[in-house]
Amino acid sequence: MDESIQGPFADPDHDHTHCVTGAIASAETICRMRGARLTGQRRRVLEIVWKSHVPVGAYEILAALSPDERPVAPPTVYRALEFLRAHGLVHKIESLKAYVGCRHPGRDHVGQFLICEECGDAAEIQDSSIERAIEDRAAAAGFRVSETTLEVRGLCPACLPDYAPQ
Amino acid sequence: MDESIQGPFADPDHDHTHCVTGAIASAETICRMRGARLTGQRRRVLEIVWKSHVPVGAYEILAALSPDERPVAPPTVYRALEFLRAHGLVHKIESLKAYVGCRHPGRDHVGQFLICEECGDAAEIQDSSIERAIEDRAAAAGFRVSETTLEVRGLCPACLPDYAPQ
DNA sequence: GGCGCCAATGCAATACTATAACATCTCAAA
DNA sequence: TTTGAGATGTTATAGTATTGCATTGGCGCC
Repeated sequence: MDESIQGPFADPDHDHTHCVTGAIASAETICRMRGARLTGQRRRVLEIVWKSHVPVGAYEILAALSPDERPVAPPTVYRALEFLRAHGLVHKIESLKAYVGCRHPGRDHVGQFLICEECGDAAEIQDSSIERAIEDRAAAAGFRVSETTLEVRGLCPACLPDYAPQ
Repeated sequence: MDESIQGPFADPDHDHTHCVTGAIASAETICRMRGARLTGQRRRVLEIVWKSHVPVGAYEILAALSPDERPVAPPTVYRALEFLRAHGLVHKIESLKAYVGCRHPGRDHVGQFLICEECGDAAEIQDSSIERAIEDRAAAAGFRVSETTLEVRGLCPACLPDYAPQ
């Protein structure tokens, strides 16, 4: 998770359990501090979203949630996602209609993503130059920003060689 | 349409017929140059999208397209939109699932929007500093950009006073 | 402990967005 | 005029998301 070393994209063979346990732990801390209830359902949804760095659709979550116990209905998933988003624990990637765990939970930030069209990985970045450029342009237009969505599609370092060897 | 004077947001009482006629004219020019056919359906869809600067949903277009003649089915609308997008004549605002006329048709550009949460207007901007900041960050991450979506929500100049008088 | 309250979940139905698959039409070039 | 490819029509269905109401379950208060 140390961006300064490995960049926004996780190494393909990183120990992903660290990502998951870390994410759950921060979620618990954040919810406790806020007096929000990270219930079983919500925690399970968070775990499913964190299964990988590839955004997952709501109905995939639904399917992953159901097999064990009795099947679950859409509102259950959407409500959990709404809660998690409200607390900055997951982001929605609009262009994919899919959800991904937030890499910087708790910190006040906007959602900026580099999304690989090959492997599907969505790397969250938090670039102040981009943010400032947006803020400047908005100010020049007399526009007051409340929320921004930046979704950059392309090819991640791990997938680039497949297209342009060397 | 002169951004240097009025900014990205159109003046609330601008003469919108200019926007429409201009957009249709450019569309015709562009299609002619490319040997693409701007058919009746496609032109009607483009006109509907340009009815205002507020993005419209596909099914709104469907409704607007139907009353006169026989009702039209979804694929008709989506195919027209696909054509118009392919030729850079309209953009899709992912976060709204809605479509809006492109303000800089023909020019190679990315889609950057300031979207007013009050009046719904979506102002297309084309800010090279933002673009460069994104490109730089992507390059630093070893990411090759193919397409970017920037959707900034907030309040436009015309609606701001309603919230913060003076 | 019992009570009352509110948040969370269950549940059924439905709205909204988008695409697949195949038939038919149209128009321009040969 | 033929013909062929692109455009449109048509039906059905897939995929995404929300509404409304009933029920449950935890938690503080008496």
